[in-house]
Amino acid sequence: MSTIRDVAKEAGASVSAVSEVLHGNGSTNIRVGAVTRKRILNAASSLGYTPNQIARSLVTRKNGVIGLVFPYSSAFTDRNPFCTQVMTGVFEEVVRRKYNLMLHTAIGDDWDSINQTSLLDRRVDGLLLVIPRHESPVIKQCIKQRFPYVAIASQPSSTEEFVVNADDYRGGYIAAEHLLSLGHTKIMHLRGDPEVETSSPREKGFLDALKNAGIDSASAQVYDSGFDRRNGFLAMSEILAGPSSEHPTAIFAANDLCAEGVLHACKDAGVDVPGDISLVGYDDTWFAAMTRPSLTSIHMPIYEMAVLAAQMLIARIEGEPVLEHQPVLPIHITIRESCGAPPTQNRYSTPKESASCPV
Amino acid sequence: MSTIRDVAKEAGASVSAVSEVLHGNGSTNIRVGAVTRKRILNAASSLGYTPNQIARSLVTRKNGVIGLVFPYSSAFTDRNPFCTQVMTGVFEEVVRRKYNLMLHTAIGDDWDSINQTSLLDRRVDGLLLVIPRHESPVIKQCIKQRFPYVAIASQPSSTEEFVVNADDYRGGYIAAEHLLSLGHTKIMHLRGDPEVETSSPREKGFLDALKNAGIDSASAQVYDSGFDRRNGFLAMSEILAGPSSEHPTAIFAANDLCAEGVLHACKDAGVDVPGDISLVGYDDTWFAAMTRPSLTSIHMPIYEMAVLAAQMLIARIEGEPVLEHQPVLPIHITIRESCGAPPTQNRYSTPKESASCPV
DNA sequence: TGAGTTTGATAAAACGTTCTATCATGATTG
DNA sequence: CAATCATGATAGAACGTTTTATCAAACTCA
Repeated sequence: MSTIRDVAKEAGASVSAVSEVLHGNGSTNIRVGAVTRKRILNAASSLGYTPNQIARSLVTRKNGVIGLVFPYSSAFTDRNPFCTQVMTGVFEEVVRRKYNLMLHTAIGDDWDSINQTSLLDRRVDGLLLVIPRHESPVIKQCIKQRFPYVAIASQPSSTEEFVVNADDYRGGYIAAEHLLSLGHTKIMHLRGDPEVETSSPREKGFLDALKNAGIDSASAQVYDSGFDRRNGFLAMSEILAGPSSEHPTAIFAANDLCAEGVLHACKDAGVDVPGDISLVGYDDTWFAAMTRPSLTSIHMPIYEMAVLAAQMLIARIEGEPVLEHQPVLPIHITIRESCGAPPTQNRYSTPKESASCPV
Repeated sequence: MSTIRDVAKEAGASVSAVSEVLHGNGSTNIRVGAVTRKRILNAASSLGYTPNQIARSLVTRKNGVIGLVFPYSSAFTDRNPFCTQVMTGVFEEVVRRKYNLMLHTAIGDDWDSINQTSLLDRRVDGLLLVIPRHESPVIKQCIKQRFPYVAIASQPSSTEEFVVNADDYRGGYIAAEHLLSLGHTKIMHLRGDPEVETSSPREKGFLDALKNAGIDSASAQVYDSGFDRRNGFLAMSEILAGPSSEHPTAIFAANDLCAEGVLHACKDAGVDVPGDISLVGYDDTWFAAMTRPSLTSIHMPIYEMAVLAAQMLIARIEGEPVLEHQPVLPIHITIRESCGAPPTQNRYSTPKESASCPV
């Protein structure tokens, strides 16, 4: 590996000149004449010189790397299109701005684990935190050390924090609104995990919409499922195992994956979607279009959130002003096949015996 | 940010001693007594010292970072569970070995793009290449520079190369075998992209199985679809638009995503799977279990391949011996709902008019 | 003509580590 | 008792860059 010194020697120029010509942006007072410049360029290419970024980073205190931290949780895996979509958005923006992306998982949202695996030992210029826990120690540390970070989908505990959100309240609201407009009154919400912060505003929006429609809260049940298929399947199986008179006519699921589990449970029980029960998913990832029936789903602008978060972070890193610390992106509903009017009477016959959960 | 010098001063010890106590492994001849050691530890924690990895890397010529390079192609996106599964496998192994993971996309498999975005400027200790093109310039450069790399799913052009593969020939073979055993003779293979190397052994295995069963190659058609849903949908729609007497009774699709497109096209055309047509997918990612009907699929040990590749790479980096340069992992078939016996006669009625492609 | 300015260039001090020499001191040994 | 060895410690040279400070020559212009 040839160094900048080798190039300098080969070109008969000084190290400073080589540095300026090869990587400089003209902001220093180092001036290089046209002939020397050409000699340097030639020498560099003939030696096959590639700069050592580590050495550059050491002096410039800038790495051109940002870290992406996913929570380590069963709900956030490679099986959840939410995660992969966040990653894609972040990655594309990062590449666009000529940064590199370093991946990390926060085991138990543990600051120390991040520190130990050395994300914060000045190897990254900033951190992107996906769904950090409320009052996360990682965020606290970042604030304390004045380390650039931006959170994605998290309830900020102060106006100082940098966090990109979707309008989850409205997401819950329009989910209910849609089902109400189809005539449903017995609507159940599978909430996901109460530990995940974004669940609460959704639930609130959902309940508010029902209240505004004059539905008493007794018929608006909220069920703590998790976020994955299995959770949806188990929750729905349990619901369907109860007396059929008490079954909801519509389900608002925690996300698309969970909704697929619901779909599966319905199929196993001989319950038709949307004939007997209507179903609304959340996230509206590519996956929502693939189920049978395809899912009507609340569209979260996941990609856009990821891109915006990356933009904000890079702006912070580069010292550009960040106008909005806590942007909230709009949400809408994507209508597909899984919703219809509630059944008039004589719903499905007898449920089958419970089947085993797939996967 | 406090440096090692600050700690040394605070502890009244030398920089060398601090270095040894805080990061050393006892391999140097620097010895530190118990009392000094304690003082150093105290000083470090009271100053909140975190080592600067960049500076360490500069001298040790080791970063603790490995780079993961995905091909930039429509077939390899966040929508393809294959990719996300590779990532998960790699990530988990990398974390296990206390490395960090840096992400990169090779735009057009272009060495320069990788170089430019600075993956190879000594920021990573090695490279993991997912499905590199045949005779990829990236691999050539790695070999030339003696830079540690391991490829995942690629036909090696020499025995020197490091590459982890699944037994794709056998994958194609058992796909055909399974369909043959069910009684099918008119089997069609959607090959994916001939540019992707792993397609060829699969095709060969597939054709060999048919040949061994005494099926003439005329009835074994191979169709160049791509690897995504849309491709599968379009290919199958086209096939179904032809005279129904010529329709195959079974399809061996390029991967699960493509198979789902096939499923969709069949549904639109009123063709029942597996009643009228049997369908075998490839990869057997989580996604294969989610379609309706669920997909019988050739199981690629994607996760295991990724883990093994990461292990091999880290072994190379750490100078451990790598016993097998080109391991080939076994493959099996996972039976689900999408295959059955060929229809006896009177197949489906008339196909519907072609519907628009979803997504 | 001489003071100032522009142009082209360089040496050398950082940056925060690791690690090779090197040096005391005191203990052990023949 | 001298020679050797073990222990505890340090100074300072790398690592490969950037960048500040400095300089000499060649212009400009009143």
